[in-house]
Amino acid sequence: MTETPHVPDFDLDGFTPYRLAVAAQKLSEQLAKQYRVKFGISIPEWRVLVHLSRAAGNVAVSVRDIEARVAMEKSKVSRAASRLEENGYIRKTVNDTDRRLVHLSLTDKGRALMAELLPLAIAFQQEIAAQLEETMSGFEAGLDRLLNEDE
Amino acid sequence: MTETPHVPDFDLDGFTPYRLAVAAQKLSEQLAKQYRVKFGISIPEWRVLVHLSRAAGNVAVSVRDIEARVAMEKSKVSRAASRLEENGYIRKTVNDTDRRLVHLSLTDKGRALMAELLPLAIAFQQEIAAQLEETMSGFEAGLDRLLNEDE
DNA sequence: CTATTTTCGTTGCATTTGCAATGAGGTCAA
DNA sequence: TTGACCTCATTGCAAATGCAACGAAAATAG
Repeated sequence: MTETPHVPDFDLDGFTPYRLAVAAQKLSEQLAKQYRVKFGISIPEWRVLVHLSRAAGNVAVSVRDIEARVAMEKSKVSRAASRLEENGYIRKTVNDTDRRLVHLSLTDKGRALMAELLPLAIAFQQEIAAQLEETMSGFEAGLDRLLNEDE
Repeated sequence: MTETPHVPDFDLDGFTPYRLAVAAQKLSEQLAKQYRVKFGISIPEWRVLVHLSRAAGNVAVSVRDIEARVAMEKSKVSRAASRLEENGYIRKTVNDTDRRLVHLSLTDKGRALMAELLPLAIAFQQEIAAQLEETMSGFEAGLDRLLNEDE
């Protein structure tokens, strides 16, 4: 005879991975929509651009660097970079020292785009920060721990 | 002449939507991998199952209910439900009162699955809670605000 | 100097996703 | 009752994704 198995009580709303996923999705969507409609830029593309604009000038940035730094699979980075190149926002050149590496850098058009994009992100972040205000410190500390935890 | 546009400084690591996305991805992956290898269940499927096991017995649950409650597009819910039905974990019946609605419910096999799955999730949550410990209250409060904010 | 192994980036392929369109069922007003 | 509108779930399709495989280049071993 088959016993009815005992299914434990479980509260999805109290489940942190779920909560995080929903919160992240919600926040990203709001901003991503702005990028998409105003500039035709996707989230992966946005991440590549941001990283490039930070590393501006001095350091040579490869696909691999971005993969490591920005938490995206290399194929995702690669394809995002290709789209960005097609649209003239970045340049891909072969690294002379190590010819396996692709050196990514912003074009003037790319820099001009970032000059428009970043203020949106900054304003958005300020909104969030204001909303989270007093809880922010605990909140950010919590995220820090999650991110720095070694696997 | 083209001026070099002024690109504002921007710190990706301090950008909350990005931080959230990375944290969420990291947490989900760990658990999702367990579901996948042990039971062949994806995240959308898992969410449907969890919701069904909570609403057990009493209430009739439709695709639309889950869509609203679990932050997934209805097509995603629909397909997850179809896969679950194929594998015998849930049942889909037409609601007699309103024949547009599909009534979803766990089968015995589904309940048995949940009896195995949920303890994993509960243990996982306890681990996370332990790690976050003292920062948890501020952290959860922050998430609460994000989730309850009206668009 | 060759042979093996590793690293880097791209691509092929199967799967998943989001969105819009569809069709079937329900609601409401005239 | 009929017709216009709304709601629910599924599906078609194009695009995005993850993973494995690949070729080219570099590092390492012998």
